Amino acid sequence: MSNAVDIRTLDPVSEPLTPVSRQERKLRTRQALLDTALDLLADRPFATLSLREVAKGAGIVPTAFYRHFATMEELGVALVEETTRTLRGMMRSARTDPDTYQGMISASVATVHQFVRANEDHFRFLTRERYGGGPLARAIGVELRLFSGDLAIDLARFAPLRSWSTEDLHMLADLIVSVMLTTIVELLEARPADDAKITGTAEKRLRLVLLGVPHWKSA
Amino acid sequence: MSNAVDIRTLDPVSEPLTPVSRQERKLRTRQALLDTALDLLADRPFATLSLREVAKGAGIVPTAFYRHFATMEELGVALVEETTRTLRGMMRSARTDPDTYQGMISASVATVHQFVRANEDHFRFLTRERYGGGPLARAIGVELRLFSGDLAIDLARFAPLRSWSTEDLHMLADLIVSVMLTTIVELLEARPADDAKITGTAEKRLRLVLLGVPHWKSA
DNA sequence: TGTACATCAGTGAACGCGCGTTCACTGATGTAC
DNA sequence: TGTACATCAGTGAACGCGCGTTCACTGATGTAC
Repeated sequence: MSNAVDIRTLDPVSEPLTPVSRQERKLRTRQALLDTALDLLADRPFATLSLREVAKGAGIVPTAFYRHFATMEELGVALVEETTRTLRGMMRSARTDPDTYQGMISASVATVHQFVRANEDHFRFLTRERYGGGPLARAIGVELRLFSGDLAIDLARFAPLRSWSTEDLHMLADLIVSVMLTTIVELLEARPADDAKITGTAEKRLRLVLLGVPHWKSA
Repeated sequence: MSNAVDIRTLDPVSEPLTPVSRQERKLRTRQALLDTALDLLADRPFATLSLREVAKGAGIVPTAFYRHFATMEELGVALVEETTRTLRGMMRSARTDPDTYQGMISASVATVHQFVRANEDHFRFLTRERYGGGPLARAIGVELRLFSGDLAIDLARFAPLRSWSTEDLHMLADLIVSVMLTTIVELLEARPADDAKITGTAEKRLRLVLLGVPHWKSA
């Protein structure tokens, strides 16, 4: 939980020389609003958040909220942007190309595992609102489709998949994304003690899917 | 949208002879509350429903709500029960055993398709609240695990899966459930005109998964 | 069959509360000269 | 560098509204005799 405070009061040594521009302080308050919202979203859907409680958590008066966002929905969109940045970071991180399927699988699952545990609130928000209906669900859906499209392109580079049609590659990419999303939800619902079991199952699922690849004949 | 009305006014021919018992009228009002809630849930999460609007939609005064449920959450639980009944109906319906994988796959996908289109509000509720957090998500999670467990038992009867460990069977069942859930969400988000495309992709995904089965070696 | 009483689904007034939004404001930061 | 003015993030009072919940009630249905 991050409350907005006078930074110079908190950190009187390094800050007072550069007294923080008005612009910078505004950005910090904005971030405090986003952080507070994400905190509150740990166990409730976005639609139940009130402007007043988010403002309170960020340490500003309700009416000051409007200096940053015109509506709560606008804040929600900003939250989608922030969290999908994490998602894209994960994608980039996973794009190392080990030679073997097994290496690729366990590396990808490990990356997902690591990113989920390091950014639980981001992934909780994404998976929760993905199916929640409304404009946020649509925005997240768009992002996931981009994600899946990128994955399809990456997959096309693998030898056994060179001959696959674009459509089939997308089918495979969606299937993999679907397995990964299931894994993410399982991680978020479990205690970290069960992580090994969950990632193990995730690897098995991917292994099974990729086992079918050499035998695939479209339609 | 179903408003509670005096049944005898609506249907003066068949009803007045059996003037409907108090118990029966209570059940109808209860059902009107559930129907109203499901209607309102078309585009919003359950947590945003108010007791007052549900009561209003059912044609009763807010305070009469308490004659049927102690809290909105209790109504939510009843809704989970109602909708998972549909889910179990689908499971039963899908349990015809064609001989071939292909027959099994297209029959299952067709069943899912048919049930989703015939009960869109039930499936929308289930997929939406599954990831919404809170007690409803947990209740739905339990139900889905039962579902997956039943599927694992069914799968164990197939010759190529006789030798599989229980754990691997559950892994496969979860994977299939995950593909089906993805398909359900796609159907709910699409216009019915795109149904053929979606079910086609769903069949491909299942076909790919099952292609791997004969080549599976655990861990 | 008729009467007297019990049950209970639904009513309607009232409550205190948190909500989003408006408005005029304050005072520190930023800018022009 | 110093002064006068502009900007604008944050304040605080006020509003009308829908909310969940309480309470005493009504009157049709059900039951005992």
